[in-house]
Amino acid sequence: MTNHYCPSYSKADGDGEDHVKVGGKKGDKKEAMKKHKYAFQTRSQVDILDDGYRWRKYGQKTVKNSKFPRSYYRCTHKECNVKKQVQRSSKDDEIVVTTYEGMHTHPVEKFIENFQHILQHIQTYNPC
DNA sequence: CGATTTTGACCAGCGC
DNA sequence: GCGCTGGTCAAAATCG
Repeated sequence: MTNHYCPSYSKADGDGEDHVKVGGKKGDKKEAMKKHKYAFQTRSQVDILDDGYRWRKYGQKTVKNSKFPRSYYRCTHKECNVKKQVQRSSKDDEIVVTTYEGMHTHPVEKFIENFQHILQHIQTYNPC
């Protein structure tokens, strides 16, 4: 499944992004703070939905209104600043809400994935 | 050995 | 002005 989220998107490469650094340590990381967020509500027992990209978990926080923690994932690529967060429904532990932020700037490795099959049962919310 | 995961701690913004 | 929450990073530990 390639990317066809928002046609208004131009670039996602960190080239002018400035985000205040936290921690007071090395401030060399550039974060692409765009307003492109896409929420995918999927019905699955596992929150590990591999859409074809590789994700590295960088944090886990508990969310109010939910007794389940939210997992923060990030693309393991070098120039790819795509972020993804997975949260489970408080009422239905089978409902997993995956929120994607940013756009991938690299080819997909697992081009052959049954994600398309899952898309048939996914509700896509596009605020665009 | 490399890559990845986990927990804790820190800061900024906002509210009151 | 102070307190609180949310969000992110760091280091260490773990797995293949």
